[in-house]
Amino acid sequence: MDKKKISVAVIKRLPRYYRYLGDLLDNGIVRISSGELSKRMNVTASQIRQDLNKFGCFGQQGYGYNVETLYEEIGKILGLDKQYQIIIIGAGNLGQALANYGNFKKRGFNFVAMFDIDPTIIGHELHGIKVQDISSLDVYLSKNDIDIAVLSLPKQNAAKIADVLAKNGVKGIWNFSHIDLHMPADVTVENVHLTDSLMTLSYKISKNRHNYVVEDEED
Amino acid sequence: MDKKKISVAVIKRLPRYYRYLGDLLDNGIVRISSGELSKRMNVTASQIRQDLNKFGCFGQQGYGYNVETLYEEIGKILGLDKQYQIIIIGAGNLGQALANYGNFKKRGFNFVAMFDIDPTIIGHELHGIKVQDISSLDVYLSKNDIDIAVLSLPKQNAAKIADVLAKNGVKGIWNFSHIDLHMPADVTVENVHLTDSLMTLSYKISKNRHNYVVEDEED
DNA sequence: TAGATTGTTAATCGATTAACAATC
DNA sequence: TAGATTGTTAATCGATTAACAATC
Repeated sequence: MDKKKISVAVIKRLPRYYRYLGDLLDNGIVRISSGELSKRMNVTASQIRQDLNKFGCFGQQGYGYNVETLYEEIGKILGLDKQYQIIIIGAGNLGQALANYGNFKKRGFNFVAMFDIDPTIIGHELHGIKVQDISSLDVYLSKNDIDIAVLSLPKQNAAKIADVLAKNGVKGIWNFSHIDLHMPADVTVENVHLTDSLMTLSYKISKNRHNYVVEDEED
Repeated sequence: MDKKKISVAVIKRLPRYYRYLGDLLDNGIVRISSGELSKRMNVTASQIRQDLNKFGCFGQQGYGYNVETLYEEIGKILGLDKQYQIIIIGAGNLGQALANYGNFKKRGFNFVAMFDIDPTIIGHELHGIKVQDISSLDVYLSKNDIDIAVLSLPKQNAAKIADVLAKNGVKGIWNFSHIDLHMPADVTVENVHLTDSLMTLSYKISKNRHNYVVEDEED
């Protein structure tokens, strides 16, 4: 199989293309050129064409790109044509926020179970999902085919739980715990380190007190 | 003033250095060399030294870096020596999760008010913070000195609210709404697009179905 | 002093941008 | 056909890595 190397930078831009194309589609716009899209997104047309051509030839000379086709193609590249079964480890506010976010379900991300350590919420339903005892996690995983696990629990327990997930065939971990997980190659980790994000913001706010500047960024 | 240009890539690595140094400090480790730190963090020693030297000479030849000093210096660079007054716009699960996250308060991020549009929660206290009517936002901002606003509200209302924030002197916006905000240069936006993050994860999980590979990443 | 390790310059690598032939 | 715009190669730019003199 002839695999092309795709950089992380390119992958991270795909959801943004997807969002802009979705907006165009909602506004009934049928075709778009890389030049016009570049103006709207504030990136270079060259970058758009280079990025897209990593995955295929979706455009047509003299015409541009069909919005609907390109939207669907990027959706397929992102794996949005598939359904994902997701469990949430840690039923606190953050876990609940994710379980309750309707847009995920629309895109094929199905939150099917929550787990927690707190006996006062175990057995209760939160946003239509029953909270189960964390100690029953491995039994649950052996009986259910789970693709993704959300780690929205204190970092002290994250590594141990991640090992249980990996051993039971979970493919992806959406990690909100403030810790670096070391997983086998067949388990993918996507980190959302909110603390890091807030620190980056405070850096940028306080940059005028320093002797250096920050470059602009669109992300 | 002689301002050095710092790339976004460098800035985004600083919180991770800060975290590892904090862990070393907790473990009573007094000094660390770039070589030893590079092994633990899985980055090159050269990158660590290059990154740090953008901000100053914190090390000593033949010795390495004093963990406590370096930890404090990076904290200062990140602006963690300052206090920040933060308000939350949108008191849903996500807003509550952030208001309730104790580690932010420890670092000088003080959540002082929440705003929402929902009359059934306005006037109530959530996690010790009173929820106020969103229509009173500009009056509140004129009376209080707010540094950062969290946008954890539906994207339909985000741009309008962001304008109110900018007009009233808010310096930073921590944007969880799935929209690109176009702000004046003196307002800094830090985006947390959870949908994009989840799509990146689904891309990586489904990569084996594609004819391309993803490079490894430590972040 | 000898060994270790930084700070920094130079080399390499990769990503972005520019240019343009191909073609719709 | 003429004009527009892609796909793709070449040029540029910036970030990462390597190397080493300075020095603790």
